Amino acid sequence: MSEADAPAFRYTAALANEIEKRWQDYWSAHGTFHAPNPVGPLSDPSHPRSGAPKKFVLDMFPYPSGAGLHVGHPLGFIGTDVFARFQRMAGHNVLHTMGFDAFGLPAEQYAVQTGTHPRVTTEQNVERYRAQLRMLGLGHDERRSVATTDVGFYRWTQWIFLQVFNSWYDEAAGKARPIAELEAQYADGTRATPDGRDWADLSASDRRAVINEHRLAYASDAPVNWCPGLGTVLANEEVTADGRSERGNFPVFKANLRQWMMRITAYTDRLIDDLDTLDWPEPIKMMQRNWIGRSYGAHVDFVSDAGPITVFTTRPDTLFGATYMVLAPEHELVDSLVPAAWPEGTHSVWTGGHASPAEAVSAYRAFAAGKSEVERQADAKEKTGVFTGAYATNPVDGRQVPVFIADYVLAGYGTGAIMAVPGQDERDWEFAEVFELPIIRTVQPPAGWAGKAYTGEGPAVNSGMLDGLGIAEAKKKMIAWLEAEGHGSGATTYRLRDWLFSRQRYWGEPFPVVYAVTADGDVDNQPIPLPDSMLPLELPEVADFSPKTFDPDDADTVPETPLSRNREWVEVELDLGDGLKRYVRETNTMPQWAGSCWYQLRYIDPTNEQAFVDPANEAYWVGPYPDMASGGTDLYVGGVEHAVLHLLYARFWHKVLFDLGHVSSFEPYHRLFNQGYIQAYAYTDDRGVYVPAEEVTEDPAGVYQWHGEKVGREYGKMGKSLKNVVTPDEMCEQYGADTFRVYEMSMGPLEVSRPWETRAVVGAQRFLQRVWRAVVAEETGDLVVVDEPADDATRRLLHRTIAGTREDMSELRFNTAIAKLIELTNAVTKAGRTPREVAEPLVLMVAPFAPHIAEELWSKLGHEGSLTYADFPEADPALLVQDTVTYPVQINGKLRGKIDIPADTTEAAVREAALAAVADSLAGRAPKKVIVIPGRMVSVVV
RNA sequence: GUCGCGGUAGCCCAACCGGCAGAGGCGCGGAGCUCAAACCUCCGUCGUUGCGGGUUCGAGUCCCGCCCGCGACACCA
Repeated sequence: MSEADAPAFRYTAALANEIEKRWQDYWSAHGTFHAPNPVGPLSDPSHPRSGAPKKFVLDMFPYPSGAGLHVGHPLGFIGTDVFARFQRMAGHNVLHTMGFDAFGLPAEQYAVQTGTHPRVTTEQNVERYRAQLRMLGLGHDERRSVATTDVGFYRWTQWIFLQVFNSWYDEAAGKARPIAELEAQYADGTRATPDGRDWADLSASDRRAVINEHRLAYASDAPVNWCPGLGTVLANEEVTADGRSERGNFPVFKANLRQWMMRITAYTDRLIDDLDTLDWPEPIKMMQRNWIGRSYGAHVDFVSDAGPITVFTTRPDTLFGATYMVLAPEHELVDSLVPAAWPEGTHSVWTGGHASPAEAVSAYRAFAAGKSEVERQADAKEKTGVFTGAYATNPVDGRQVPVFIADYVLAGYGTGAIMAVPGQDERDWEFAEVFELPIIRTVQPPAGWAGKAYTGEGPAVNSGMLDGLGIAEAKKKMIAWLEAEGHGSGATTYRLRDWLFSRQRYWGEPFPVVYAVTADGDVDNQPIPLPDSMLPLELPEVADFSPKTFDPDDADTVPETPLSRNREWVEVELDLGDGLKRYVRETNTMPQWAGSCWYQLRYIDPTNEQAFVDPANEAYWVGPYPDMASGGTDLYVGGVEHAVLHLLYARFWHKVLFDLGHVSSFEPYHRLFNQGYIQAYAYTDDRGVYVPAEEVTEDPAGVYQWHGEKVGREYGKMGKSLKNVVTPDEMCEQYGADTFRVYEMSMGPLEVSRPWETRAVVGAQRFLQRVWRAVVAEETGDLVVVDEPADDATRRLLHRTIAGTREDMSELRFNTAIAKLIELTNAVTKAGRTPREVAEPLVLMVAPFAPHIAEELWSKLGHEGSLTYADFPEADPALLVQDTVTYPVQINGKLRGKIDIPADTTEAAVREAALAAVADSLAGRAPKKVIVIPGRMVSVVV
């Protein structure tokens, strides 16, 4: 577009850029978006919103990646900015800022690639992000911006870790309590020590061992997810269903390693139940419920020669149909169950052709262990297993049932053992068919049931005392019987496991933990917390910060922590209250999720040196309110990909902090909103090579061409390798930030993913140009607004627009709000003159979307300073009611006429007028029925 | 396979509690402005609401069955 001969004051990209730069400078010079705290250095009683009702608007903070932003990234950021700006104008004190999730694998991998220290690259990337965000005109309180890598920030991450470490979960009280209260219970004898000795008789190390068993953060030897290709262990949530790392897609192996865990399982019920207090999208709540996986049922003991085998079942009502048992191949009782020889007459399909049970079991274990996760799942349909040679007793009727091992039973869920009820379980049925095991139906299927296992509702049959009962009553009765007879008890199990919290990486928070070194140089493996006074424990410089990675497929490797390479840092002499002694430091670091578990709390009080957040500031910004019992942020916008990672971990930490009295809210994020993604087309030539998307043209026949060559189109992500990246920088340069913002907000609802289309951006620019021209003469730059009143129709449209826009804004329906503003602008444009009573509210309503042009027009309209805290227009209810209504008149559902009639006409009169209007169509037929929907329509039935 | 979300004009999307299928944008066509064009303004264009059935005076909207797309989970006892 040539701008050379454009009028001097046309709203072109060049003018937009000049205005935008000027107002961004103004905002930062005036601290326009500073939100006042109730107390502390960030309080400001003179602020126009000091003490006003608050809104805490939060974005999921980004990794400052080296690649910078493309147009998809800021979608949510712009959405929250629009919302925040609207809420400021609507009278709220709005906290909105942006921090950086700068620890973790991506930042480190980028640093490794470029050979520079992660701190250097991280800080560069953060600066670049800040500049890009500023260019978009986001109204952030920059005083509150933090990066998780700031020493002043991670000092408090470490402090919170110590709070978690120094607490235990009191099941009786249903909450976490300080560990000192547990020690007191041991000391005064209210709680017995595990081996019955007196607390006073235990050594310091033994006491530590007893206490450490209860801590909410603990180190344990357990099977963990070891990823040689990344050189670190991973949490369950970071491993995909097919056993690979979510990041990098490397194979993950189970390995027994000593690692840090977080006792998130103590919070399973609260993490599920408190979802009901949250205003979150239902799919996200469901994903969390599924991930935690609570099931109600019973533990039942089946007696065997090797002792009782405890199974978990959700269907204790079907116990009479349990015809065999299955243990996971790695179940601990398997070895002691296996007899020396097959019992007399053992069915040949049960033995797998092996001469003895021991051989069969070890062969099957080798077979199962040799399968990858992918193969195991692919084979899920075909049941495999082998008889152990042992039998156990079904407690309800004393029947002897064979015990099998099979890989369809998972060691990690329930007790790793099941009672198999083929009549009511599809998997058990399949297994029973393969091994020719008996099948007893204990729930009567409906008449004509042709299927195999029946899992639906029905009366119990073949079940003695349960016969005739429905499933729920039968369960209840069976559990009562099991408990009375001592064969089992009601039980709840969960799929969720404790959270693996340590990583073998350099770029993460060091654990504020040491281990005692004994006189002869041995290291005691009981962790000892550092006192708060020794925080922060800073990351040391190491010569080589690269992770030690391995052949991705080599399971026989062990992780090496980069911090262990700096012996001077690792080996220390400290006085922890009993004189100067030798210790070694923990060399694992925390996972990326640590900082994001609580960063929003630091936004509230970023400069506080005494506490991670002042209670008064916490209570004001995220405390419980009558309409928000959980407390938490008022809005949290981010992608759906964190449904069971960040959002689960952060809720857990927040609840610990709540239990310990450090925060007054029991949930961190009250309202959650998932924004969609901006996607893009990519084009490949006939070799399958990507060609630059911006150079592709579409001919009238709908064929895509690149330099005359026919190319194929695909739809998906925006990325460098796909050659379809569009950056906000380009858009700001070609159209201006305001146009870019309006375009992104008008493309569709915030939660919907949509394709990027650069050529459509011009629509947003035309809209802003019309707004501009409605106020300013393009040739002279003079104000063209007139001080005469608006005509009635325009005034009514204005007030309908105000009412509609207000409603849309609070529901985050920005696309329809913009449509209404465009409609109003088009009406003003058509009228050819702009009364001030329309211009001013229009500018104010446009402001959240296009703040720079709005500020500029607001000052041209004669106002001093920024419109940030100007009142958002209010509609006059009197102007919203129509004085005449157009009723469509239908005959048998078909539109046959219309009537215009005063709005206050009685229903009977409307009926009269309607019948008169369609008299021709009726042609004398008598209406059977006439339905008048007041204000809507008339429907005649003949 | 199970669960969730979605399918409206050439494209992106509106349509409250069931009430005239269209708010807005892109594209396309035409006119005005212009020496001419761009810009701008105005006018116009476009439909089996994924398919089939049901409820209703009336269905994009509610119910049942299917098809397609996206996402999550995937032997969870």
